[in-house]
Amino acid sequence: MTTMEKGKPGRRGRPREFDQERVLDRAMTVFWRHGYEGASLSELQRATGLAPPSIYNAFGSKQGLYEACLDHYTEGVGSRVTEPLDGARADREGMRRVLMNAAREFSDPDRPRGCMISTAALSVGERHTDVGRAVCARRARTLGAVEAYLVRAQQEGRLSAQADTAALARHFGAIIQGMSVQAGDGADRAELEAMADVAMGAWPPG
Amino acid sequence: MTTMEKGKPGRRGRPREFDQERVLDRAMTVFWRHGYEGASLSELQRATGLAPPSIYNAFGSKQGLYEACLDHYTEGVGSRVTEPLDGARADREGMRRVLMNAAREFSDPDRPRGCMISTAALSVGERHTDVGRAVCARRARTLGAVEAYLVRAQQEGRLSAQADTAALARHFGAIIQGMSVQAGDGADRAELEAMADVAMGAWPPG
DNA sequence: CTCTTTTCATAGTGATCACTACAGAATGAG
DNA sequence: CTCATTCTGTAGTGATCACTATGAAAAGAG
Repeated sequence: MTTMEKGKPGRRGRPREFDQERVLDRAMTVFWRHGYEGASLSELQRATGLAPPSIYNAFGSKQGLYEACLDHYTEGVGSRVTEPLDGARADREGMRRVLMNAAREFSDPDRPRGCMISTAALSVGERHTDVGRAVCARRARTLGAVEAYLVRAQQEGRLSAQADTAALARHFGAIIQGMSVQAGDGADRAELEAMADVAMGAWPPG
Repeated sequence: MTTMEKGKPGRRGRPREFDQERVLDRAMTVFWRHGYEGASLSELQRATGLAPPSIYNAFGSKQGLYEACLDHYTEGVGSRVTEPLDGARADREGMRRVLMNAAREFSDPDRPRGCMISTAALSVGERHTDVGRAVCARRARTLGAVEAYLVRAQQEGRLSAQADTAALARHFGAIIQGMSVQAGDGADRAELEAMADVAMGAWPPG
């Protein structure tokens, strides 16, 4: 413990030679396409251009890198899907826009198909149960955001007071998860949008 | 090529010492819980009580055992879910019963949660893309069965002729897939049933 | 009995897994 | 400058992966 005047982000030592955002984007794509267990460290090396020590110095472990990629995904694709939930008014149209956003994002030809979180780490090996819990927690957070939106719609008088907001939230969550599965299986944007339109029929009348 | 009088199931050689059904049941449970990649051969050995040579002699490979387990699942749990699709009349109530069956089966406390096929092998490693395709094909078959049921309902006049049966089938497929995800995340039977009830609101009126 | 066939048990195979020891290189602190 | 610190590249670590070589055991055929 020598003198360490400031707690500032002391730029001591050799500086990093890689762009963290770029690395996260490449690694995210690998995890997105192959899942946590299916993504090998050697493939992550190839994709990021980083040698193992750099990865471990920056992210601690494969799981650390994975969780950083989950955050990166949430901030990017995830926010583009759920953005209507932050709108001024909570109503049927906002919910519909969320589903349409998902249809668009999950079928983007420039990225892996489906959602990186909705259908990730559903069944992992015995040694990686904590990874499953981490992804589960993120799904729960999204489900909570949807339900909060529905409660808000109810309070604003745009959703029937009799509606079961928890069940409705689970329903729309299921649609998003199902769209993720089917996008991965090859469904295109138009098919996902048509499904989303059908799903909106579950929004209670009135 | 010596004399081989009959092509009958010649019971020549040392007989098997294990019960194939029992082995399939145990292996299925392991794959169901941990997925294809997450299930290690050593765990499958422990669960089935079989040594590697017995497994490979009987099923050829890990993938061969996996696909045998998928068939075993389809014949058991799967058929208990989709059984109403074979009913004499195709209508709203039949579709509802499928969802309710799924809610019950996916939350059975005596088995792994969720569906072994609906949400399996969605993102696998580079070396196992054929496993992903095999599971995808089974999901496509189920989706086709649902759509055929809806077409039948339409022909029988119990579903509006204007209804988009393909989109409706995708919708109910998504509900089943979403129930599988959420069951795995801890949703109980009552929650899944409530979600299914909401989803039935997407069945076109008339 | 012998011969062939099939299954079973032991004990491994090379390959790949996630991860790290080590030393050199690049910076700031003093 | 020297020292401490942080990062990078090389070259591995033991562990586990799916899988198999080998030979004995257990059955039918002749």
